[in-house]
Amino acid sequence: MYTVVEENYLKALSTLANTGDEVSINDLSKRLKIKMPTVNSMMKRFAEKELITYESYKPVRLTAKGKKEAAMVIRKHRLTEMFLVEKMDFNWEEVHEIAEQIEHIKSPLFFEKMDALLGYPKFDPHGSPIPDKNGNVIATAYVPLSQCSVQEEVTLKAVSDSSEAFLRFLNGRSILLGDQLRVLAKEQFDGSMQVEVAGKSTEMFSQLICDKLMVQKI
Amino acid sequence: MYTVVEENYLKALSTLANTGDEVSINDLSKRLKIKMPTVNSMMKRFAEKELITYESYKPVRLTAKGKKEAAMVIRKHRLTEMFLVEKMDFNWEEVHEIAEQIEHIKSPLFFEKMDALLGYPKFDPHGSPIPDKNGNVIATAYVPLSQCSVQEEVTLKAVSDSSEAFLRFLNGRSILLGDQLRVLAKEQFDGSMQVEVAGKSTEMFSQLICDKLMVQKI
DNA sequence: AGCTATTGTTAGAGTTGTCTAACAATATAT
DNA sequence: ATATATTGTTAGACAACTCTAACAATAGCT
Ligand SMILES: [Mn+2]
Ligand SMILES: [Mn+2]
Ligand SMILES: [Mn+2]
Ligand SMILES: [Mn+2]
Repeated sequence: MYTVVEENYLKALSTLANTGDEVSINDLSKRLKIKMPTVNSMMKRFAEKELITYESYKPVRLTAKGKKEAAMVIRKHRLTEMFLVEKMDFNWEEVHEIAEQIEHIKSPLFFEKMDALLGYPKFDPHGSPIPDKNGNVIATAYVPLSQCSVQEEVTLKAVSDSSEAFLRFLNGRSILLGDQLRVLAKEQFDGSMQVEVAGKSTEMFSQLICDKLMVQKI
Repeated sequence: MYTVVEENYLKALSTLANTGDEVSINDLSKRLKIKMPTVNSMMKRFAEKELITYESYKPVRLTAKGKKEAAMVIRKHRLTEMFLVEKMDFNWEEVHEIAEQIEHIKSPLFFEKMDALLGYPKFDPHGSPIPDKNGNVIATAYVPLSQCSVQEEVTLKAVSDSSEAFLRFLNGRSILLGDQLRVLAKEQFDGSMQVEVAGKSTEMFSQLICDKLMVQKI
């Protein structure tokens, strides 16, 4: 059984490992908002527990065991978010912070019940895939909208930022997962885009926004 | 905001204060399964925070503030138990341990949603009253079955032990809250009782059991 | 290649919450 | 009333997790 703190480190490691497997102490430190020396000593303890491989002055790397444990925490987080939205009438912008806490509840039965009541969902309310009980995740081929070219038509499938602030921004423009997006124009200078949303409205998005909108080409 | 540990101490203090207001360090220590010196130093910190009044070598006493804070934790615990039973298909013997964890979730909205979805329940699945948002609790006049005399007819209103083991004992005999109980005989030597349950079966209960069955005289 | 900025490490300290061992005060029993 | 048992306190230690200050290694830049 892992502590709350360990579980949060595991989750951060897994998220940051997405491209390339390697995670620098510095990135971890920034993501967790915990100072580097603290992260460094925790990584040594993680190496002891065989959750990562660690060599001085090199980025760390989750072991198979570490990946599995991280997936289990992510599974609990995403199941919780889905439960809060589907069964407790929460809005998608309200659930991340609560799930951040409930993901640490020690009760396999509790999460099994959630899973069953939800009908074994495959995605959370932000479009991220929910790992199965073995830690396997459905592969998705989403790319950020910022990587799309002019005139491309895509479907909004997920958001890579579940913060209340960002989701309120989308709510304010009635933008939902599943919406069809068409890139009308792209400003080379700052990466901002003019986008037609669901055939209805037209929006200007800064690059920061476009990086957070994960889409699938049609 | 209080820590998980502080909240657990508060809850234990409140439970033990039920008769007489005073709580000994020793009783707290036993209830929490934490050694006396640890409890002692925590009580000094509680006194600093004005949650209790503390004088050397005397039992401690919750302040008004301490009582209020304890009631809020108890409220969250009992709402959670009710939610688990009513909305997540748990049995009454499965919920206490999970509620012991969820009661510490930091999100007023989460518990408000629970309360609303449940229709503002007044009692938890074990018959204990749920404090309201101001910390007020419905007064109940339940007594343990062990205090009843022969031929008395009473209604089972609550259990004072929510452990899985005890509730399984009741499940095995199909005993439910609301059942009518009639005392057929009482053994002076060991305090055991012969009881007719809901006009159907007849059971022998040891004093240990009779102490845990909280009843209301008809 | 050599300077500089960034990243990583070591050392030392603080807080929270736990323990054991030893001692002190209070309560209980003869 | 005195001895004994119980309860409470002090002292000192330890694990987990955090920090700052100082230093070392690596990477990036002329
Ligand atoms: Mn989330
Ligand atoms: Mn978390
Ligand atoms: Mn309970
Ligand atoms: Mn608890």
